[in-house]
Amino acid sequence: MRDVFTALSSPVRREILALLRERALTAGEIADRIPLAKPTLSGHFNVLKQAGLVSADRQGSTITYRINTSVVEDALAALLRLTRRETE
Amino acid sequence: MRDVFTALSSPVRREILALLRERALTAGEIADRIPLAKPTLSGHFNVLKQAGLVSADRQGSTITYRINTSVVEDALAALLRLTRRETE
DNA sequence: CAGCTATTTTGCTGATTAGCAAAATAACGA
DNA sequence: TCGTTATTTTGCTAATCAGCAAAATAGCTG
Repeated sequence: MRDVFTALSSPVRREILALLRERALTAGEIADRIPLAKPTLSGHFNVLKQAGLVSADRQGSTITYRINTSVVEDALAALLRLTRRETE
Repeated sequence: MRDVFTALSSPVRREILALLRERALTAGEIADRIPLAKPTLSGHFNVLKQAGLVSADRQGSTITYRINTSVVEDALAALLRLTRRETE
């Protein structure tokens, strides 16, 4: 499982997550909204998937991605611990 | 100002922040706790400083680093927005 | 100023990353 | 099976990054 923070460090990947926050989208719909080649985006999808930040499911020839909110919340909790002085 | 998430993506830098959460430390004290060469750590301090995550001040020949909690909280708020559907 | 301590900057190498075009894979319908 | 659409994988290049040793800088003390 790739590090969640590494996955979040890319502006492109945060943009993908921001789009998915509104609703689940297919790879093609995401490609319509972000001006990068599809193979490039596909690589980003892989990073997000490995980090557990999104899940993918195929319907026929299209693949729909959705954000995995609980993993974002875990990252959030880790950051929150950096602001508090008590034991983790 | 370097991206906060890029700065947070390194485990070494998150470890530095975790140490600084307890109390402000000099560069040497951090080097005593993390098994990396001082020049390597100095590079990490620079990244954290550029991201605004820590501030440094020199007392004589020693430099003390302290965590800038408010910037960590800004990153936290950005992550929080990824989990909520309403407008930012 | 000379020597000492704390820390950074420089310069290098090897590893990782982001981007793309081209090729491959998967599913569908005629 | 052939062609079309959706998407990924492969293979490449240029750029960035992490680590270190050596050199440079900053401040202190005698």
